[in-house]
Amino acid sequence: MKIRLYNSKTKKKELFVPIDSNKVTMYVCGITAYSFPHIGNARGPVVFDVLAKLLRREYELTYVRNITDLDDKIYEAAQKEDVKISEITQRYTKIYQEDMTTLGVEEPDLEPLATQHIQEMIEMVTVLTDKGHAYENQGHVFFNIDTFPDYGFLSNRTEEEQISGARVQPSEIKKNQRDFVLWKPSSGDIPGWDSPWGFGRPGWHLECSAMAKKYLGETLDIHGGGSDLLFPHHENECAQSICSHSGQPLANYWVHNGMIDFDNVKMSKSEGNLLLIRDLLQKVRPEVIRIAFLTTHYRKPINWNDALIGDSEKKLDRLYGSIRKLGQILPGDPSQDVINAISDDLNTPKALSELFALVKSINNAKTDKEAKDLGSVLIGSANLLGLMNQDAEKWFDSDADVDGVLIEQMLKDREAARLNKDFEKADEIRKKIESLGVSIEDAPEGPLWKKL
RNA sequence: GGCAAGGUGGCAGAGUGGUUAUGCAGCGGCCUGCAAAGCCGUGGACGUCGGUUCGAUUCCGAUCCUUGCCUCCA
Repeated sequence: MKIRLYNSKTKKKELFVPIDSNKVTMYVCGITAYSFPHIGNARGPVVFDVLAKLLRREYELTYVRNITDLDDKIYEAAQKEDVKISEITQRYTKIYQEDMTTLGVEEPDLEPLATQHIQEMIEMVTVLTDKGHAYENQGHVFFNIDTFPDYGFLSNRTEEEQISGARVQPSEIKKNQRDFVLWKPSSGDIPGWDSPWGFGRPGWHLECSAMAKKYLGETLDIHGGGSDLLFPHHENECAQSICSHSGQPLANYWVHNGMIDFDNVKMSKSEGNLLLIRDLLQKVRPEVIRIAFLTTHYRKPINWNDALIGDSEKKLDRLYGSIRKLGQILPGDPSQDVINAISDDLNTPKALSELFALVKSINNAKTDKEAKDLGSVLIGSANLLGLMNQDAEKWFDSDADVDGVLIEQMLKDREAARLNKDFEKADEIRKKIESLGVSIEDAPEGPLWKKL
């Protein structure tokens, strides 16, 4: 199986060749645990979940996704509520993990916390200062950009470009205004740790470099994250890691997922248009969110709206509808067409179209056995995308806030009327049932119903 | 201003140098007591202007538009 991935570093789709032909290492930037996760926080995990599933078919994968529990936004949240910092981080980490599970995202192999790797970070800063790549000034330690001529290679920015239009506040204590902070002093209520540069805390980018090295080694096969992290976060990670190592790259393949928009504007805190996963799940089933993500290629923005949700529900209706009358079916080997689509830079829209090709084959099958065999392939293929993990019946019945017993009774009455050819009465009952938000489907085996 | 991505039929969204994407919606038919689901068929597209080519939505150039990023704020 040949996997091709778009590499942000080279801006090209490349054949994926891991360092070790049997093992793959993948590090994905997770969330900062300071508030409820929004759907933008979920897209990356879903995308990399599909990639992980694909890689695990072929390789022994070690997938690390960190949790940032050390950040000024967290301290602000704790102060606001007047609670301990750990209460904030633990609360929102738990909610995040629950939401991811709900969306069918498999747990990564490791989910390390920044606060448990302070020592590793201090060691990395020490190496950088020893090597002359970093300098201390008034309790701060800065990375010295001028010692790393390749700075900007990942995000493709030259020095001039980085300066022009930069929003950075000039600082007296930096040698070069592009230098970024590795360590900064803490005081008052802000947490800190003892270090060679005094009581303080690490800069934002350091944790990923330190934890990636600890768990996966100096050079990763794949480093992932949201496209908004490309600069400066990943650029700075590269600078720190490469300079603290012996010049080895931090990662061979950089994979970035696109953002989520509302009305074509990026969802962000400053826009005030955050859609929380929790709120969305009040009215939309998790699998709908999942397939909505996979409808668009991972590198493109998704414009989130009600039409997308409606379309996604109908897609699942069609997928599950094809196997609904086939009884119990176990997942089989995925279709090669689906594997090929996902292997081509995670072309999930193409993969979905292959799923629908299978649906068509099932609906056209001449025999029950043929249909069941194809259904087995369909489920196995969908599972690779994290879809169709429940019984079809469950999909059509689930969270229908209707009285199932009542519906069944009404259906019996209608069947009786139909047997008597009293179609007027039968239609009357159907109208009643439909007014309850349920549609009927008369199958040879008897009537089926689903929530509208 | 710089860097990057993108502009595809009513909507969403892949892909391709010449042949059906796919899903929803539309239209015609089949099936059905009628529906629903399903099946068969069908219309409709590649921002604009040039160039390369026998032929471009697909390659090249220009242009317009959209979106994202541009450090101690993700």
